[in-house]
Amino acid sequence: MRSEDIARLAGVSRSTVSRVINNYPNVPEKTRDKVLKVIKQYNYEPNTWARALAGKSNNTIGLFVISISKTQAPSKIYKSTYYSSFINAVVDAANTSGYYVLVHTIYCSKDYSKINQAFNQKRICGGILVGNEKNSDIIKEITKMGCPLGVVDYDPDEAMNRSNLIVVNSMDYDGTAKALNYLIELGHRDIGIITGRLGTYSGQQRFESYKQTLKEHKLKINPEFILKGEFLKDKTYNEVKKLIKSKSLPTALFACNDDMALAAMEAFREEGFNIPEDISVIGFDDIPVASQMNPALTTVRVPVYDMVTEITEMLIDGIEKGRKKFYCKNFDTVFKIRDTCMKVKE
Amino acid sequence: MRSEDIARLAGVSRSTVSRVINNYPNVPEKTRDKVLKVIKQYNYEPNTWARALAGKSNNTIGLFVISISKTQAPSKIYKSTYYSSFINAVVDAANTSGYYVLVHTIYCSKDYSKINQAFNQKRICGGILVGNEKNSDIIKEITKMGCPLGVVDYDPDEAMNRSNLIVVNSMDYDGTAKALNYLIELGHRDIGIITGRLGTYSGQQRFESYKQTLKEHKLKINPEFILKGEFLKDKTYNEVKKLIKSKSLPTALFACNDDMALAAMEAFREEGFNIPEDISVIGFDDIPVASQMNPALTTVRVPVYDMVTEITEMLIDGIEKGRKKFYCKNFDTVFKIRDTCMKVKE
DNA sequence: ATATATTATAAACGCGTGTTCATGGGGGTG
DNA sequence: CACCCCCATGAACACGCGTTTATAATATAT
Repeated sequence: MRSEDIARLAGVSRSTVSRVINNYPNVPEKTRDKVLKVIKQYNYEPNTWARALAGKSNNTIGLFVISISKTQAPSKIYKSTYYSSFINAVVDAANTSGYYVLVHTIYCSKDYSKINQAFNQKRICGGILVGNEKNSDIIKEITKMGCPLGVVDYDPDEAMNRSNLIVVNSMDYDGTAKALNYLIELGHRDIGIITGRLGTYSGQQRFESYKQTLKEHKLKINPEFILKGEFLKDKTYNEVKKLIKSKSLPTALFACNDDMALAAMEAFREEGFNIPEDISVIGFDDIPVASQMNPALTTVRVPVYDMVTEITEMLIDGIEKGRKKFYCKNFDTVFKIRDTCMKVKE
Repeated sequence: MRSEDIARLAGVSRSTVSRVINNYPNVPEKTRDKVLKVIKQYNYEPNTWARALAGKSNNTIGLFVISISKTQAPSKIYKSTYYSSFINAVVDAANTSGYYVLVHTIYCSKDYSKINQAFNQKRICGGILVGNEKNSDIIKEITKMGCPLGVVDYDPDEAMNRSNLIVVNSMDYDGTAKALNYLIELGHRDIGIITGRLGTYSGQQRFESYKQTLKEHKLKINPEFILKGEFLKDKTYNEVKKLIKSKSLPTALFACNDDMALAAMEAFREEGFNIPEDISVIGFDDIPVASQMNPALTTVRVPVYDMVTEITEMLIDGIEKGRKKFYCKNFDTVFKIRDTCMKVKE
C-alpha cells in the first residue's frame, strides 16, 4: 500500500494525500476527511525510509552501551544488571515522545565504528552513550560531524561548551563522601575501597573522593586496601578472596558499585565472615536487588531513571528544535542506610 | 557524501560504485580497488533509507517487550530484571549477524499498534515478541501480513504450522515438576504456589504442572496456598503478608519466578521467619542475583541466553533465506539446588 | 459581466541507491 | 582483415514520499 494507492482510492492526487498526512493548512475539511477515511480503512502508514529520504526525520535515536572488552564471555554479560536500567529508561522516554530506539552494544572498547556507522548511514538522528571511557575520541568525532549526542557520565570540563553535546552525571564525589563520612562516624579507621573502571569519569570521581575524604580526616590510606574491581563481579570476587588471605583486613569496605559490593559480600560469606559484624560494606547505585539482599545493602542511590529520562528528553527536544547548545546537569545522590554497616568494635 | 561524490572522485560512474559496494562479480580488480580506496578515505557509508527504498534489506529487527498494564509506574518498571536479559541477548545475537535492533516496550497489553506500525512503516524486516498473552491476536495479524516473527513463550499447539512464525520455549512443565518432586522428597506435604500471569503460556504451564504433580502424589491442594503473584514483586509481597496473617501456612512455597521468590523471602524475613528453617522457597528462572542471595536461592534455571540467541539467529536466517516454515524449539531447564530448602520438620 | 484575487489540486522534481538495459571497446577466431 | 562475443561501464529508470511550481476552479470586487 503506497500513497499513490490511497490517492487513487480517494479520488485525489498523491500530493493531496501527502498534504493530509503532514497536516498542511490548505486542504478543505471535506477532502481531508475523504482521504483520512481511506487511510484508516487500509491501515496505511507512510514508508519511513522514503519519508526520511525526502527530508523528514526518521524519529530514531541510537543507544550505545559500551561494555568492557572481550574478556567477558557473551553469555555472562547479561548478568550486569546496571545497564539494563538505562535501556528501559531510554526506551520509555523515547517512546513517549514518539521516537524509536536502536540499541547497540559495544564490547571492544576500542571499536566505536558502529556508532559512526549508524550516524553515517542516517539510521539515527541522535545518540546516547553509556559507559564511555574518558580518553576516547568518539564524542569529539560525533559532535564535530554535527550529530546530537547525549552522554551519561562524562567529565563536564572536557565537555564544556562543545556543541551538539548533552551530559548528565550523578554527583559521585559528593555521594562517596557521604558514604565514607558515615563509616568514619561509626568509628572505622581502616577503610578499603573496591574501585571501578578508573577510565570512566564516575570511576575516577569516586576514587578521588575516597582519597580526599580519608585525607581530610587524617586517616592513612593503606595501598593493600585498594582493590581494583573495574566494576566487575568476577574481578572483585577474586580480589576480595586475595585480600582475605593477606595479613591485615580493613574494618569497612566501600565498593564503587553494588554489583561489586554483592560479589564482595559473597566472597566474605564463603570465608566465614559475617556482615556487618565482621566487616561493614557499602555499595553504589542502589540497583533493584540491593534492598532485597540479606542483610539489605547500605548504598548510595543514583537516580538513574531520572538522569536517563532527562537526557533522552533533552536530546529529542534538541533534535526537534535544532538546538546545538551544550547542556549539562548533575543529579544528587541519596545515601541509603540499610543493614550492612556497624559501629566498629573497640 | 553520496555515492555520486565517490564516483566522481574515483573517476567512474555511480553504477560502478554501487557494483563495488554490493560485491558484483563483473568489476575488475583495478577498478574495485580504486573505488574502495576513495570509499575508505572519505568514510563513506550508503544511506540506509535509500538503500532500503531501492529494495535492499535494512538489516533491522524489532524487539517488542510486552510489560504488564499501566498499574506499574514507569519508574518502577526497570526494576524487573527479567526482561533485561532478553534485550541483551537479542542485541548480541543480532549485532553479531550485522543486524540492528529496535527496542520497543509496550505497557498497555491491549495496544499492539506499535508493532504493526513498525512493520507497516518498513522500519523492521522481522520482529521478536516477549511477554505475549495467549489470547492476543497480534501474532496471527503479523504473520498473516507475511512478516517474520519470533515469539518467546508461546503455546506450540496454537502456533503449529503457522508460516512466518518461530517459537522458543523453556520446558516449564517439566521444570516445575522437578522442583516439586524435590520438595516432596524432602517430606513437604503442604506446598504453596505463587503463580505468574496465567494468561502467558509459561505462567499457565507452571501452574498446571503444580496441580498435576501434587495430584500424582496424592497431596491435596489447599486453595489458600495458591497466591496470585502475576510475576510481580509488589503483588507477591502483599499476598505473602496476607498469607502469613492467615491461620495456616504451607511448609514450602514454589514461586513461578525468582523475582517473586525474592519478594516472598523479603516478606517472610520481615515477619521473623527464617529461610529455610521455617519455610522452604523455590524460584524459577535463575536470574543473576539468585546465586548471590543469602541464603542462595534454589531455583529452576531457564537458559534464557541460549533461547534468545537461538530465536534471533533463526529469525535472521529465515529473513535472509526467505524461509517461511514454522519452527519451534523447547529448551530444557536445570534444577539448581542451593540453600532455600530444607527437610520438613517431623 | 469582466477582471482579479484566492484557493484547491495536479504535475513534476528531488532525495540516494540498486538494477536493468544499452553501448562501446577489446580480444579472439575464421 | 572482418566478424562475433564477452566484458566493463555508463545512462536511465524505479523505489515511495515531500515539496515546489504551475494550473484550474472558484470566489470576490469592480
